[in-house]
Amino acid sequence: MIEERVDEGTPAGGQRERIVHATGKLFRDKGYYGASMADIGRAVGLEKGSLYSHITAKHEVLRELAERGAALFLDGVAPIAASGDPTPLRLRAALRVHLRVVAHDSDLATVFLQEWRHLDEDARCGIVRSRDRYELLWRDMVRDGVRDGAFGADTDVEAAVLLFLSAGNWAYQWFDPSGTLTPDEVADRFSALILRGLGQRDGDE
Amino acid sequence: MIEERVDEGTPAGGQRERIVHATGKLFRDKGYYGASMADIGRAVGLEKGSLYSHITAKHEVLRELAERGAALFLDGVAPIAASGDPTPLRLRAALRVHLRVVAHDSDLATVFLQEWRHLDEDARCGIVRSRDRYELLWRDMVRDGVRDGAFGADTDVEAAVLLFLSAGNWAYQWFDPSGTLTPDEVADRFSALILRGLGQRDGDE
DNA sequence: CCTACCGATCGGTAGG
DNA sequence: CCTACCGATCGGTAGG
Repeated sequence: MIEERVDEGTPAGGQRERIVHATGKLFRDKGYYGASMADIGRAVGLEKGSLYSHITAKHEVLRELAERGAALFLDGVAPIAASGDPTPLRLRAALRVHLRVVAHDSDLATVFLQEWRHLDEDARCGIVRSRDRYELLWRDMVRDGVRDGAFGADTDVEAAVLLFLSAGNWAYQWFDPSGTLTPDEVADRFSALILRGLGQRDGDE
Repeated sequence: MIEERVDEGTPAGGQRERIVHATGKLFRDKGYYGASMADIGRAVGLEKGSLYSHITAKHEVLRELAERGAALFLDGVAPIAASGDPTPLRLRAALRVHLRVVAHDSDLATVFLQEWRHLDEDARCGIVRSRDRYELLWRDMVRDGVRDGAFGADTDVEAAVLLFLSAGNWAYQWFDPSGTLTPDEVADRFSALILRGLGQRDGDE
């Protein structure tokens, strides 16, 4: 779906890809309404009118970027969730993948987490569905952990899921790829804390 | 600072307050660039030109809203941090206050957490300083917990602070004031998980 | 892919 | 507080 293809009338797919990529960075840095078509053109060395040989509308690029972001998170975590590994290992690996996306594809992550609200009704519903499916992957993992005894029977599943996702999602606001900590290191520190909180029973089991 | 005052030349302070309040809601719902002066005027029943009898510029209202949001968090948590209560209790109380602001003043919280990036250089620096001071309140509390023995000596202070703040900040994206859980209940569930993770030593002490 | 342009809207001001 | 307006810019299109 993201692979290159050459349509009649449109130049080589590479140029379109350059435009979409530059647009993602601008949406991340200035927001959807803050980034103008003129800005996007400038970023790729074209006049704004020329962009419409490659894209159909500004909001279509937003939709495409949001869907790509959703796919990165979903396709990254789904195989981990489905693997037979022990639940705490799966959760740790999932948080690693999540933070890698936030760190290395911060433009797509930001559009998926932030700018999606500027989508029109239809596209927004699609993104919401993706978010729900993604959240379900996490919830099922935590539930598995309760069922297989890794976590206490009194575990607050909802709070745990929200804590994992909050830690992962908020990172787009502060994570610095040029900082001292790698995404994996950050993920492991969060995981250690949360898993330690989950692993301890309350004494009634 | 937020109390009503009547300046010469400006009509009763109540009208200005109505405008600022409505603007906060619009910035939260549509973003700074997504909300136009015409939108704001419509929300308070004025023509957009009339708004300038009460405000000087759109970006000045953004600055004011961001500063009000910062004050809510800082003034709410500072006395808790300074109280002599046991560290875990202070952290739990602080997270309650944080989530109350997110829940009951979601417009100010969203502007402070989200829309501040559209501020001009000067104002943005002021907000960054507020964020730093706020983060320091939390860091000092966690450090206190390590020093007084409530948390293990091997505690990952940075990760713990970020986990508290991530849980609190991300809530503006999902918390539903009309939902079943109150802000305090959400805060307590998060606190229980995180504090349990912090309270457990690693066996080398 | 550019030039030139479309109607609409932007934040903000003047003048009353 | 409104009317009328400012220059600038918006997303997008036509025509070549």
